[in-house]
Amino acid sequence: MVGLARPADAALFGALVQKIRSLGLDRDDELDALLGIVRGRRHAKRGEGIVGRSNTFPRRLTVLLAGTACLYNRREDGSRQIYTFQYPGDFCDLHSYVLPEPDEGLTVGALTDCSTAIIRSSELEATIERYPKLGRVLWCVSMLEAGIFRERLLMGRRPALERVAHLLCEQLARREALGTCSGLVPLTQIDLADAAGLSVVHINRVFHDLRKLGLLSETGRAIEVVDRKALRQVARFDGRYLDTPKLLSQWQLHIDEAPN
Amino acid sequence: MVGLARPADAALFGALVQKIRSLGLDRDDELDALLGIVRGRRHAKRGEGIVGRSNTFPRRLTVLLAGTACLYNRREDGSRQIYTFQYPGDFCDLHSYVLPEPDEGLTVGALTDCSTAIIRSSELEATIERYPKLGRVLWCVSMLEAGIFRERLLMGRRPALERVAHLLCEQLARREALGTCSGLVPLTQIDLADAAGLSVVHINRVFHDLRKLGLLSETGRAIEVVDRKALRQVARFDGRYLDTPKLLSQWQLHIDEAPN
DNA sequence: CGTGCTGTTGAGGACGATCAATGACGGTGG
DNA sequence: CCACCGTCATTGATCGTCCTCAACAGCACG
Repeated sequence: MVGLARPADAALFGALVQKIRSLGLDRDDELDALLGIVRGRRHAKRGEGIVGRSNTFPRRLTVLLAGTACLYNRREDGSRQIYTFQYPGDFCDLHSYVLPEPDEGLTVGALTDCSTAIIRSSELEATIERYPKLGRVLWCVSMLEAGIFRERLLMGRRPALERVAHLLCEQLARREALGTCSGLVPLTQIDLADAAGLSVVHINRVFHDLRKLGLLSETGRAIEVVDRKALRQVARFDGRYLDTPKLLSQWQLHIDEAPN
Repeated sequence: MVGLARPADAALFGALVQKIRSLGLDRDDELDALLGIVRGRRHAKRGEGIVGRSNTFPRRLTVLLAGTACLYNRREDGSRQIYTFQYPGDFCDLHSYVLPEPDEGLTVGALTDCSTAIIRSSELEATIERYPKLGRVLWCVSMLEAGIFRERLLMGRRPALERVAHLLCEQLARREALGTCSGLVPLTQIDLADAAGLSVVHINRVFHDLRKLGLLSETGRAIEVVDRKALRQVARFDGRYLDTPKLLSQWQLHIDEAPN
């Protein structure tokens, strides 16, 4: 078993393992091969950047092991557009991994204290060559991320209440997929404003309403969802776009099938 | 030479060849291998759907050979959110190619009469296995598309005039990359409204202003940009996110380099 | 020569931004 | 232990952008 062989890793890599497994890369040798090349552990304090100059060679892939981060861009006026939040097991800079000239402005920042690790591209490439399925899984992961972007665009015209509710539902769903079942969302209103494309002031008014509706906790600064079902209704949330499709093996099954 | 060997294909596959070449897949044998598996030619009239049920097997990839299409989703209220426009050489459904369970609502529609072709996944997989670089190129193309989504999100908070100007700049830039140098944008105001997330009425007012500013042609219904430079200034357009990065070969060069 | 789609214009209203000020909390250092 | 500070949260007032509704004009199509 993967986790048992290296007990120290079990807690640290737990999310990564779970994520990769859910994507269909579930053979132990494949998993071990991937975990085996996860090397330099790093830490980033809240507010710091995570990925570093992404167009420097040799290239690498960064994995978030603990904490919450976000992928964002700064606007000319200094404001921040957050594209997506990142949780343990997520690849921080997969979006630029295959691009020869990654977007300079695109940044990954730590929203809480974070712990990361890196995978050197030379080793990753070698591993992919040996386990081609790994390459497909990574491609697949990056397409799921693109799906998140599209979903955000789709929400763009909804009223603020629904948009925020939807954003919260997404965070809950993604954290549930990692085994985190509490209703706590480890973000600030500021983060949500920058992700939803709303002013902080207005986010706060939306929060006021969400609390009055009994969807969010009334106590403390932490954001805590207390009625998920109702929240999902308000947001009309359909989490299928997040679906870590249980079986990538479908792939291998159907590829060499039939005509036209 | 690729094009010369099959003169009939030269015009039809021109855009596809150009696009693939610009991505670094420039060896003739690789190109020929790809073109060799482009099979069933189809046509779609303006308003029709292009991709068909995307989760049916055997899977395939659709290439747009001529015309203009768009990737969109319908909202509950029937309105349409256009994520991106597609031009000759674009892969219509690459976004769902690697996903086991593609989003059902995600649709590709013909905005003008279109001509398409398909590549069967079985053949594509075999070709990729023989020319792994092709796999990387396709992954790369799908990441560029994700970059377009992010750019759209980034524009989300800009005033309507800039947003529309930016959208127009993007279309011009993408068409220039295909060798189309006219300022004509083959879209309707309705299409732009659905892409920009604005009401048709307001798009029209923005057009009124853009024309008054001397950026768009005053005559006829067609959308024609007459002052690109000024439009780019208004939009503060930086097309780097579209960059078909000239050399994917950088990749092979740097992968097996160095330490850490 | 209608019929339908696209484009155009006006009027009123709503949602969310901005500006401004204050409150609450946690951490740090005296 | 308390004073201080910075960050985040909260609330009020005003304003602007953009939406909606509605009507009509132009053009292309059969």
